[in-house]
Amino acid sequence: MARSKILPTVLSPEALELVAARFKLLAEPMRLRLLQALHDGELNVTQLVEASGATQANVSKHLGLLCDAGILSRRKDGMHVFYAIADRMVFDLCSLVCTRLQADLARKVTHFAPNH
Amino acid sequence: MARSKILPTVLSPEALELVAARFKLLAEPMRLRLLQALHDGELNVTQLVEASGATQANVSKHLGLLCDAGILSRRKDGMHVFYAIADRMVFDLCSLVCTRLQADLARKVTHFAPNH
DNA sequence: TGACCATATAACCGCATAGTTGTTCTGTCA
DNA sequence: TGACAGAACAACTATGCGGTTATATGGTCA
Repeated sequence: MARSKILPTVLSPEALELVAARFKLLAEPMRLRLLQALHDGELNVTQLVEASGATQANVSKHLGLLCDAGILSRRKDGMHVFYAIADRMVFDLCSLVCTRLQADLARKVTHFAPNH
Repeated sequence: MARSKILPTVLSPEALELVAARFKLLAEPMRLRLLQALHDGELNVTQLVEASGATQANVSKHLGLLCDAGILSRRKDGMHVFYAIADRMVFDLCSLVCTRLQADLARKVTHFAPNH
């Protein structure tokens, strides 16, 4: 309502820092693996260690980062801590990227067999 | 059509590396600034240096990375090199993240004045 | 040709961070 | 209570990468 300028939907450097930080969380294969493992429902740390193939300490650290960012939620149950996706928008982001990468690869493949 | 398994749309570790690499490109405020500057049309390197406030060498390096990834396109015109957005999907990604961050912040703000 | 501008590249520095190892903390069970 | 399992944390190492400085490349004009 009180926008002095209309079109310039330009983000401040500070805002860009926040956006970049969000992307940075998704810029790690191991974290993507954990998110993927949690796609269909919550898992505890031990299960995530098995699913990811990483060490317990490493998994725990990644989970902490994702939790702090609000991407994951944590639930304690006895000796176990269960993590779940708290912001399923991450899957939208991954799908967008994935679809584009597939398209790019498909286009490159055709360059090897253009006239057949 | 020839999918042996239906639900397990699980990406291989190699695929996750590619996805992560894509996110990593967007995980840098300076690169986001360059992309933002190019939102409304192509610019040459000198203009991008002015718009971003970074050094020429730094801008050139970031532009090279974005270009190699296919996010930007390059066009030479005499002494100048013009860059343009080649994959506007990056703006979809940024919008998604940005909207979510705004929502999170708005929710936090209400916690400071819950009953007024 | 030589001077100059625009861009790219190379070499280097410093920091952020992923991963490891070892330890701590907490809860469960005997 | 003691022993043990699950999870988090601390300290450390190594590596990737953003930024800078200096230099090279290539195009334009006189």
